Amino acid sequence: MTRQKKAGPTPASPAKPTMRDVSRLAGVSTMTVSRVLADPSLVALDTRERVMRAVEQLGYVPDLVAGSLSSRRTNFVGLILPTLTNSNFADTAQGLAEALGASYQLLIGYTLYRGGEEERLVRSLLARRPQALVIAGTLHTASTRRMLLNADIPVVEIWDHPDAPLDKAVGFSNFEAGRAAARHLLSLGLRRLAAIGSEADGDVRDARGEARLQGFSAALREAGVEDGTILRHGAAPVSYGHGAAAMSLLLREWPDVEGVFAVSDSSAFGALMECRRRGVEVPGQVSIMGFGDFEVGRECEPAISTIRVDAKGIGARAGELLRALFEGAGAGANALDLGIEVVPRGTTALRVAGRQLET
Amino acid sequence: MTRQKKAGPTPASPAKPTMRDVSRLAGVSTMTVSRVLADPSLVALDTRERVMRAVEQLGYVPDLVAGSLSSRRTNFVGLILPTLTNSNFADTAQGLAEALGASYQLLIGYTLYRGGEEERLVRSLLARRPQALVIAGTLHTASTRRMLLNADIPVVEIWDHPDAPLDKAVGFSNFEAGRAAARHLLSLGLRRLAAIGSEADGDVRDARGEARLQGFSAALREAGVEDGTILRHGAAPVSYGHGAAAMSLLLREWPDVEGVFAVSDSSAFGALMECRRRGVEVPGQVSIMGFGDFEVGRECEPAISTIRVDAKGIGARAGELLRALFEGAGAGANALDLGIEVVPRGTTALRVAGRQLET
DNA sequence: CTGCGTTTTGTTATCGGTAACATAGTCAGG
DNA sequence: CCTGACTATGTTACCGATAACAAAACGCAG
Repeated sequence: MTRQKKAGPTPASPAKPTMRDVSRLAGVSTMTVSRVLADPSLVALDTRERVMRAVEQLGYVPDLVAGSLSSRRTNFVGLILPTLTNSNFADTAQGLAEALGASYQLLIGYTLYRGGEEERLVRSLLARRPQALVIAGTLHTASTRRMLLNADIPVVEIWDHPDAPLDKAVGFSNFEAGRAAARHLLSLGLRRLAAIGSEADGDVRDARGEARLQGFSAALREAGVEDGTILRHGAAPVSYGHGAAAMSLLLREWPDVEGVFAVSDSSAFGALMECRRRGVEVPGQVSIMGFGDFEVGRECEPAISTIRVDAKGIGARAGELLRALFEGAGAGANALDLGIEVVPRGTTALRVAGRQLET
Repeated sequence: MTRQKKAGPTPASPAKPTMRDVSRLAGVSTMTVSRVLADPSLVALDTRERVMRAVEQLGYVPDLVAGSLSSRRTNFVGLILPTLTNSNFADTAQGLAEALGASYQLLIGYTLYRGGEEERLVRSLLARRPQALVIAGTLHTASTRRMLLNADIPVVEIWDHPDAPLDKAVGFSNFEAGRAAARHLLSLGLRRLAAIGSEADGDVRDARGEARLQGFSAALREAGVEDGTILRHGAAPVSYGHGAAAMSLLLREWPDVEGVFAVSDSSAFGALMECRRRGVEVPGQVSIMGFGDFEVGRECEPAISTIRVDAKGIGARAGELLRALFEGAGAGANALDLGIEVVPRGTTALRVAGRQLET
């Protein structure tokens, strides 16, 4: 039952039917078949039915490769993300796919946080002639920028809020997110504060996580708080295990830390569990703040205070923006800031148990 | 700075360069350019350099749409999954992408567990003329099966272990996974057992989760244990919140349940957190068993006992299989069973605290 | 210097559709 | 019964690459 790639003298399977075959069977020209499939209202009812019967009978599936070449519309949209193994980015992808609708096909590429990978991905996606490109991040090599500008298609930078977008942008300020996290911890009266993130490792770096750390630092400086630590541990992507390891290090170095901001809810969750294993009370002894509003942080106990960003919304808005552009809509704002929201939950709850009320 | 789609009388941007332009600039034929890009060793060194210079100078990016049509190789591989917002499936996608390598582009489609969606997706992916299709699940409509067989490309069914694979299969038996979960709980001496999963809701159903529930039931029957409940709650996909809600219902109906199997680690985690909120001790009062070996279950406290399946491995093996087929390798096994593994962790730890030692 | 196998490059004919324009029919109004 | 505005369908010419075959240039033994 194995199919052979190259059949012998007698072709094993009849060649896949083309529009030509359909047109012959229906007794019409290929253009008529094309019309029936693209816009049936252009074709008389009985002809249309004859064509559809032929399509059915042959099991004809149109060849969009040929169609795209001819019409110069591929209906592809390229999407470049650091990784899909992160619920936030997966949400963005899903949001984008849904907003674009069934007629567009997403071409997804992963950089795995490697800077050099972006250029390769852009080149390889552009070769598929997508009608737009959506890219997480705003850091591009000169040659990447050149390719993007030359491509003459809309480019949407997401998950960030660049001062000077290449073209369009949908996201938020990661710097402000880190700043807001620090302020929230400060507002609770906490002063011995730390942040945990990842370190740059050769080509691998999480620019957005780093921006959040910078924002965190800035807020401490603004508040005149000297007592802060930024712990950069391990390489991106950070996840549960990363948070646990970092928290473990942090507690060893600085046992009386009062508040911790993790650049991602995954990390925050790992940190929380590490505290639990060590008998460190949260929020009793240490308050924890995450980022991203991942489901795990909402559902765990205590629930993790976080900075909410609308991951799915970023994809959805980018998709809507593109659809508008495809339909010829004009400019509109170039950079859309979806903002952030501080979501206080259990891990930074006010400490009413006497022992911790004074600070 | 907005680019216009249709330029006015004078074209705003010079038309994107084609291979023709490169060939003229380099003073060679298009075939030579094509060769330089496809297999440089076929072209003399100085010619090659001249061509490369022209490519650089024009910023030429080859058009794979045209190339695919001509060569009849798209280097696309279609992938159909219920959702990407599930770390297991995201892992599978990543494993597949990595195994296929940079020269193949994945075309991902989501069914969101809707049965009818599969047919639409298969049709729309086949229209892109992929060189192979990878599909989660083994349930297909008659017309889907026909399209798949007609397509004359390898088809790999994953995440299951069908008796009669359509073509190739890489996965494991979900029935056995449920069975193993029940047996593990039974081996701890527990008898009042329950399983939580999702219910079919119109077109939306999780066939693999259901198979695990069936396996669970079967094991109880085999062991002669009457005291079992299968709770089907909510619609797929199940997640943290689902587990919490189901556990809540379960505890209300059956307060003295001793062991719970959740069809997914996400659910199991939600159930665990719900127990924590209610002061129900795990594993003291209730043991919990999940499925999938998600990172959240490994890192939480207590860690969740689970049935491990190698999600990334499924993608990787499917990718390797396809690469072998593309390179003309022959048959090989049609169905690959990657098996399952019971991973006992904290949520089913032996209960040494006197009060629970007898059962 | 000739001949023959290699190496290097070019020519021609598609691949399977769609855009743009051309051409029959159809029908209402005069 | 003719004309003009539609409606329905067909013809022709690509879209931008590559496969397959052809031919020219080169190198070296004899």
